[in-house]
Amino acid sequence: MSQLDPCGDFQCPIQFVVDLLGNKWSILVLKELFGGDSHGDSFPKRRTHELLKALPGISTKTLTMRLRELEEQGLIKREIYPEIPPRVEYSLTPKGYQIQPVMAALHQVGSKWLEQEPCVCPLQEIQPFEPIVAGKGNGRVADENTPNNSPPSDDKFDPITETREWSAAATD
Amino acid sequence: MSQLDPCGDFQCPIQFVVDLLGNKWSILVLKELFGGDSHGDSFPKRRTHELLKALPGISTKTLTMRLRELEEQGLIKREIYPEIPPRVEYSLTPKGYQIQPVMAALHQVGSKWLEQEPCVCPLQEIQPFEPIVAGKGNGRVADENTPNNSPPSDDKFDPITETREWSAAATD
DNA sequence: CGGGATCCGCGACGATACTG
DNA sequence: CAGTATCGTCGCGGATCCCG
Repeated sequence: MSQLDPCGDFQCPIQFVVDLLGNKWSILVLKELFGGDSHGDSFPKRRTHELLKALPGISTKTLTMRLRELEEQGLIKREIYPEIPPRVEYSLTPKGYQIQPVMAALHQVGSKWLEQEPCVCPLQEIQPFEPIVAGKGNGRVADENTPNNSPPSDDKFDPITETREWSAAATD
Repeated sequence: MSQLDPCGDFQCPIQFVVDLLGNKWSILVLKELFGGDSHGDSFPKRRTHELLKALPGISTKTLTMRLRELEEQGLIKREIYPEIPPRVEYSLTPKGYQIQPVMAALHQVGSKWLEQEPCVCPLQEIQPFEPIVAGKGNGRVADENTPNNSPPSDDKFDPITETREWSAAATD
């Protein structure tokens, strides 16, 4: 049991978040707001066109929709500068910043999985490569018969190296 | 730089995970496999119809698709029992278990947000956004300095040490 | 000129019916 | 009971047009 919503809307916290940010772009948009590529600095305000080029594949329509949703949920702030070349800047709110642990966890797992990626590059059949991070040269994912199907202790969870280093995908 | 993919497929770890699990149901399916409601025990094997009723709104088609994807990605294991009433059980693999930190973070944030939820129930008292920023600035992510941007002063971030307590989503 | 709203087409998903 | 096939709906990308 977690929280009893007086409205009778019992819900799993995870489901709640997924319901809010589980669509195709919300997390990525927030990620950019966490420091997409200017991770050398604090949390940046991003302009619309910046987000558009930082998120290859997103359309202006969808971007706007996500931005509106996130704003409505209080996760981001939208600032309009009544200048002649219109300028709109988006930034995280304190509430939006609260997903930092999620971002950190995603980054951690993503990094781990990227290492394990077999790399489907046709040019090089690729072998278990273990370049960047030394200490875990797994090189293969769980196949049919994985050695350990039992619960925990597969890997240790690093208390989230937090900070914002997850902007490795500098879109610029 | 983080990971240099020899295929030239540079990618943000977060984007990578979102790309894998960013669809409508993957995370929720995995959540169920983490212990949807039988969190008192270890990670359960779940049968198809269990997942179907544990995930209200999902269709059999989509469930199957997600399950196949997750299996292909090595996150879950599929066991077929050649019995007359067909039985198939799904369970986490070690790799699948690696998203535990993500689940924990989602649960943490979700719980926090659920508390802050104004509760749109007309019968109940509405609680406006309570400024969590009181005085617990324990210097988290952007504590290097706080530039012009007023980095959101989050309340407290618990280092996701918990194991699996997020299974508040009782399947019933 | 940048922000974003509208119309169109595609692909993903839900609901249902059907197969083994 | 598990999974597939079909159809209708909706989210979302793409281009275009409008606003300040």
